[in-house]
Amino acid sequence: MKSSGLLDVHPLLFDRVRLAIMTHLSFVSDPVEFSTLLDGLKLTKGNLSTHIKKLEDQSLVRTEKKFISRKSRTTYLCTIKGKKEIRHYLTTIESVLKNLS
Amino acid sequence: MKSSGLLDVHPLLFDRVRLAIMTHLSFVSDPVEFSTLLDGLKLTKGNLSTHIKKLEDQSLVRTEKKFISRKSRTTYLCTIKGKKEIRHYLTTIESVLKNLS
DNA sequence: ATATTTTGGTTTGTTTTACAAACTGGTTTG
DNA sequence: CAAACCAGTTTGTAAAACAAACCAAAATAT
Repeated sequence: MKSSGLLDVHPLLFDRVRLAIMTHLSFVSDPVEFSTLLDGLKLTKGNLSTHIKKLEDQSLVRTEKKFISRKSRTTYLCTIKGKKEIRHYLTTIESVLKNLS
Repeated sequence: MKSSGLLDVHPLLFDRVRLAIMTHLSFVSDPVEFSTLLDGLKLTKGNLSTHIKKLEDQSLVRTEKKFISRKSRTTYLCTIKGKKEIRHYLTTIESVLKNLS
């Protein structure tokens, strides 16, 4: 039986929450705010925060801090690397599953 | 923004090892022995054992015990439900992939 | 003007999970 | 019959997910 290729997809993406974050960010392609992700994904703040940090540590997500009328507003967006990794993940999974009987 | 649907994929499948087990079992569609999985997936016995148990608890995998010339031989196979969940996983991934920017 | 609530997160503690090592029971081999 | 083997399970540990509590800054109310 041939190798699945599953082992060379980015490990961080093997988590439903992080995968959901990444696909969400990929979808919109605009910077997304914390609270938007929070609502969309139904997580607690702490949980979301740590997941984002992990994604950021691996450069799959980038944090942007801007000021809108004196108010700090941080947003998150999917990096090029992030897009590459998620595409690789999805196509790998797809090809693995497609070959099933 | 619409929901990705990722969140209603069976949680157990969001693990690379279990996904590998499931795809392996789905692929061959014959009952597979413990040692076969062990070699194919490069896991320790304990690790494989617990993953299989989880899959079995959720009825994604079924265990069959037969006796071949006085020797007990247990094999594992993917249940109907297992196939269904995998398929659902696949279609979800596909739709996510399609909408990716 | 200051007290109160709300927003946007981070840090900390607990629970769950993956994993490997050690164990067990039955077989085969020396 | 003892030693080595095979087929798994149980147990202990390290890491990861998660929620609660906390904190700072901005908005709102008094």
